[in-house]
Amino acid sequence: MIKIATWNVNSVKARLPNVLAWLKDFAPDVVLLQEIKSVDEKFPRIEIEDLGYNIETHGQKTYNGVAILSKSPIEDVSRGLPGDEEDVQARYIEGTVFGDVRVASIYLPNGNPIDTEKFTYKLAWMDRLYAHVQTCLPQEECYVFGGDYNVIPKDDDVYNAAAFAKDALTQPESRSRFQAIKHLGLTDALRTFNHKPHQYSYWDYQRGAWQKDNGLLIDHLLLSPQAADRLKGAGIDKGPRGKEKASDHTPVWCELEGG
DNA sequence: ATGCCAGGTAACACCTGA
Repeated sequence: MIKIATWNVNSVKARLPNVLAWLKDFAPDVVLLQEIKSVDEKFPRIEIEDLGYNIETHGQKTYNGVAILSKSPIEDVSRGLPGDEEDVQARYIEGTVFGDVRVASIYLPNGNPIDTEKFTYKLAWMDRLYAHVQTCLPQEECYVFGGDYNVIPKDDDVYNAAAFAKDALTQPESRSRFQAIKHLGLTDALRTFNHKPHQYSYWDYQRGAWQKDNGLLIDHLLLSPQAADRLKGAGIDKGPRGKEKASDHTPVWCELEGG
């Protein structure tokens, strides 16, 4: 069994004790990290390697940054999402783990406020992701596209949809693109096992959002048919969000047969 | 309408996040 998790850690250096404790506790085989907020040279490799992980990063100073951790070697790594050579934001890395599982760590742009170029950038980035997934699927490989999609797929995936009516995370343009990517043939791992509304992966630091369970579901694991055929379980590990010095996101995980 | 919290950078204030 291969346990794969995605986690937006909101700075890997600020979160290092939490990350190490969770890796020991939860013992995932593969982890897709987002918002490491670190250049490659300053990623805390030693501490994580000591727990038995191989590491590949696509870092950036101050903002963004993604990484893959795996107990197996990580092969054929590619950094950046194809389609815009001018894009300097580190939001995408993919590689092969456990011989035949292709994983991608995705940090999709937030896009707020919606009347600015930030929203335009988000939509263009989603169009590029769509095009990339389209090129991946005909290879008929086991693919896991995981990460912080910054999309609330349904009104049931947020504590108060009305409060997010003008938010980039719920706009029809964002949701339709997320749906279109799924409709290429991907399976939402969590929703294969859990159809309950109001399951969250993010809680704002402000206004006591965690204590009041005022959350959002924006971290998703989307599986190719070959991965979905091996899917044995999925869930949200809310443990890390309740700890001291927590990230505002908590890990979402799935388990694939094999390895 | 704004700050509420948190992290990073740089410098003791401002940007970004969702």
